[in-house]
Amino acid sequence: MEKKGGSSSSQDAEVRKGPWTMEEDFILINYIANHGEGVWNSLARSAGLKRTGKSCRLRWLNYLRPDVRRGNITAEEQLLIMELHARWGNRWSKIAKHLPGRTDNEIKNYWRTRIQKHIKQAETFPNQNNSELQDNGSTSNDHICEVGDGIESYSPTNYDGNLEAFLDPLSTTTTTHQSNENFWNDEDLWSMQLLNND
DNA sequence: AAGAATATCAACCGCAACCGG
DNA sequence: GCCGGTTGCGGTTGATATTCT
Repeated sequence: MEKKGGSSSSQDAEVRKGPWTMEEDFILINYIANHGEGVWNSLARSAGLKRTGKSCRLRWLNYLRPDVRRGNITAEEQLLIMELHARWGNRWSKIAKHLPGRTDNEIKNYWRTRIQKHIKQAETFPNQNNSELQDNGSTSNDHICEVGDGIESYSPTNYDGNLEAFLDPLSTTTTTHQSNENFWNDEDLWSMQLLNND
């Protein structure tokens, strides 16, 4: 287990925290390029970084790794996140495995800041759904289009409407939507629509 | 233009599982 | 089986950016 810096040895005092500098990033990238990932604690020491191995690992996995995808979550990804969250709950790392290039941290943040917010709103104002939707529908064609692009008429090239199959091998034989008690309720669907109005 | 409020996201923390000795 | 070190995960925090008034 990790020991907290309760002791005040000279070594502990040298451990850096907080945002990574460009120089630190450079050192870490270079070191991993030359030596591979290995054991993080010794990697941090060998590379000369005054960081914990844990911090190095996190920085590498969430930010520096070459295959990390930056930028906005797409409608396709959003749909997947919501579907997988409905199925697995807060199993962020598990969800992230189905979104190549996305990290569990990123998905977790996305969920908390964007999706959860709307779901809470829907819970707080359950009757707001229809009226607001209707308002949007009746006053703004743009909104209709966006909703359609994101959810209603969304059709990625390799997605034929069968999400189970789209997701993959894992789930082709498993539960149907109807039988899954975690599946979408009205509030979820409402939130999805709200999200795509953003 | 400025200050307040809110949103976003990188990084930290604590815990549990895993692994080798 | 026990112990210490390491890794991975999910929750939370705090700094920064953006939007609102």
